[in-house]
Amino acid sequence: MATRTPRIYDVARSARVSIATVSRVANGTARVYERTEARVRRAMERLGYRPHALARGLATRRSHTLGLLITDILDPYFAEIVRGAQERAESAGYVVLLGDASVHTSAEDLLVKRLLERRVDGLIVASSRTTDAYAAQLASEDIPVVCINGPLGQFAHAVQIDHRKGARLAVEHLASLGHTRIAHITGAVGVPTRQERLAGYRAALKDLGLSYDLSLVIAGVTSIADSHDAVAGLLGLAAAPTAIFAFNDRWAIGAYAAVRDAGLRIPADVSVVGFDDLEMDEWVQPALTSVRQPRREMGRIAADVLLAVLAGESASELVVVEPSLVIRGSTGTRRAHADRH
Amino acid sequence: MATRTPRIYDVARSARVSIATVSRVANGTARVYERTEARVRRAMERLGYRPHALARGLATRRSHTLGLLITDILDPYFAEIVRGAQERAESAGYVVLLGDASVHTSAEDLLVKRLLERRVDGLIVASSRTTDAYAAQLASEDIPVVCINGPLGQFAHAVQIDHRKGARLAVEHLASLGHTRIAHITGAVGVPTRQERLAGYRAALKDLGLSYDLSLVIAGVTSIADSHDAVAGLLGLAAAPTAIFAFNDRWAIGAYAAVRDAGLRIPADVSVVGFDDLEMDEWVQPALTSVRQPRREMGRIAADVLLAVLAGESASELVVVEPSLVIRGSTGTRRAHADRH
DNA sequence: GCCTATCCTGTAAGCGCTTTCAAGCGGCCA
DNA sequence: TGGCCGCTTGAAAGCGCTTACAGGATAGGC
Repeated sequence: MATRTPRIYDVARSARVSIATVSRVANGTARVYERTEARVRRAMERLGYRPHALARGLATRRSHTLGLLITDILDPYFAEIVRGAQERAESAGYVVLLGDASVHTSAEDLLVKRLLERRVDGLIVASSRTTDAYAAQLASEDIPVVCINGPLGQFAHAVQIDHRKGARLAVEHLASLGHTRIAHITGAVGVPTRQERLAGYRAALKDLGLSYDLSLVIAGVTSIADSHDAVAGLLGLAAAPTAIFAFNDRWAIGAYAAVRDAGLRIPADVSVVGFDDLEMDEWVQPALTSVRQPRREMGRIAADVLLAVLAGESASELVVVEPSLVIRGSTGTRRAHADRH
Repeated sequence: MATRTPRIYDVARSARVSIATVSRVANGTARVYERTEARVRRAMERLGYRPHALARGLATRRSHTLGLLITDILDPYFAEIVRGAQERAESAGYVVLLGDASVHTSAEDLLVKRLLERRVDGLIVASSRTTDAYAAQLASEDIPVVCINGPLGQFAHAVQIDHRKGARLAVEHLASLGHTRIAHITGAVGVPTRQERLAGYRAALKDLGLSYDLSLVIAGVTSIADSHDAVAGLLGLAAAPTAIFAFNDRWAIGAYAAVRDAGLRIPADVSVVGFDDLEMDEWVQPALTSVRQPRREMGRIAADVLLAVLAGESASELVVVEPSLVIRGSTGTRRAHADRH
C-alpha cells in the first residue's frame, strides 16, 4: 500500500509538467504561469512530496548544513551556544550538525573529517580545546570558519567575549567589598580563553594596587571535583584568600563545597564569583555572583556571520561582545575576622 | 593554488584505475589486487580524498544519519540522551541530526519535516511533548522509529525506564523515614511519563496504607520558578507536607528555594526527592536525593535498536531499564515538630 | 602450451535533483 | 496576416558516487 515516498518525477507526471517546472515551483527560482504553479502545488500536496535534500545538495553543491564543533554538550556553556546557532540556522533553512569532541575517544580531527565528508557549508568552532596547530589545519580547508572564544588571530572570523574585561569586573567587585586576597581558579591549560581571563585578573589587581600572589592562582582544574580539591588547598594556606574568582560557574560550585567542608560560610567568610551566569546560579545557595556572557547570543552571531559569508556578503572579522557582572548572594563585604590566620 | 577538493575521479586518474575500483577500495565492497589497492590508497592519501557523503547517500539510499527529536538541549536530561545516542551512532559511522523542539517557534511537525527531507535513516523520539496524534503521524512514515520515555504502545520500538517503580522507590524511601504527608509535583500536562510516575506514587501510597490527598498533588509546573511557587503554596497549607517528591531534579531545586523562603530547612523540616540524578545533585546544598535514570544508557540503547533495525536484524520492541534511588542529604527522618500546624 | 574457471577491473546506468539552452507559445504592432 | 519579441516550458547534461554486468587478465590443470 504505502507506495514509496514520491520523487520530483512523480509530481511532474501527476501535474503533467516536466521535472524542471516542478523544481522551479519548489524553489521559486523562475517565473511559472499561475495556472501551472497551482497544478504543481496541488500535485505536491496530494502526493506529500518532500524534496530530497541529498540530491539537491549534490546538484547545488550546497548542503545547507552548518558544522558546529564543541567540547561537551553536557556543559551548559556549550549547550546554549548550540541553541543560539540552531535558532539562527533554522530561520535560514539551515541545519546544524554537531561535532562533540567528548563523544570521540579518537583525535579531534576525525570529528572534523566526519563533518567535512558531510559537506557542511561552513564551520563554527566553539571547542575550547582548539590548539593553534589544529586551528591552522581548519583554516586551510576551503570552507568558511568562524570561531567562538578561541585563540585570537587564527581564524578569518571570530566571536569573542571581552574576557579581560570580564575578569576585571569580577576582581573590581571583590576589591570594592574590601577583599585583598583574591584567588583565581583558572581554566584548564590549553583552553584559549584561559590566558585572557588570567591577564584581566592580573591587570585588575595591578590597577587596584593589589599584589599578584602566585600561590593564589590555581591551574589544571578540569572538573568540579578538581576545583573542590584546589579550593580546599587554598583554604588551608596560612594566608588563605577571602575571595575566589573561578574560571566558570561549575568550578565555582566546586568551591562552594570546599568552603562548606572547611566549616566556613559564603559570603560571610569567603566570597565567590563565577563566570558564565548559568541558570543554576540563581538556585544554588547562596545564589552565585557571576560574570555573564551571552552564550546564546554568541552562537547566534557566529551563525549569522557564517551565513553572511555563505551568502557572499562581507562579514565582520571580529565581533566582541560585552560581559556584565550579575551580583548575587555569594559575594559580600570582607569581615575583619575573615583573616583567620 | 588550492585546487578544489578532489573527487573520486581525480583519485582514479591519479592511480590509473577506474572510479569503480576506487570506490571498491574506499568501501571494501569487493576484492582488489593488493598492488592496485596500494596504488589507490596512496593516491587517496596524496590528494587528501574525502568521499562525498551526499553523493554516496544518493547512490546508496542511505544517509548514514540518525534523527533525534528532543524537547530542549539545555535540559541536562535531554543532553545526556543525546550524548548516549551520539556515542553509539558514531561508533557505527553514523551521524546524529538534532531536532530541538524549543528552537522552533513553529509546530513540531516542521521539525520532523526538516529531518525527513534530510533523509535520516531512522528516528529517535525522545521529545516529552509527543502527543498520540503526533506519534501516529510519525509511525506512518516509512522509516524506523524508536521512542524514549514516550507514550506506550505507539511506536514499534521503545526504550522506557520503569517510571512506576521509580516513583515507588521515592515514596517508599520517604515513608520509611516516617513521612506520611508526601506531596508530588507532577510533570507538565501532556508529558507522557507524567501519568506513569503519578500512578506509581499513588500505588505506593496505597500499599503503604497512606492516604492519597489531592491537595498534595500539583500539576502544571513547567519551570523551576513554577515549582518554587507551587511548593510555596504547599508549605502554606494548614496540613502542609513534610516531604516532597518532585517530577524531576529541576523542579526539586525550585522546591529548595521555596523551603528556604518559608524559613524551613532541608531535611530537618522538609525532605525532598527528585528524579533524574543530574550532575548538580551532588553539589547543591544539601545534596539531592534522587531517582536515577540512566539517560546516557537509554540514548545508547535507542541508537542500538535503531541501528539493528537498519541492519535488518530483529530488534526488541520494548526495552525497560531499571531506576534506582540515590540517597543523599535532602531526605531525613520526620521530626515530631515538623507537623507545625 | 591450450583451455577453462576464477578473479579483478572497467563500462555504463542510475540515485533525485538543478540549471543551461533552445524550442515553443502567445501577443503585439505594423 | 506576417514578423518579432518576451515569456514560460521541456530536454538534457551533470552533481559525485555505487553497482550490476560483462570483458579481460590470471592461474591452474591437462
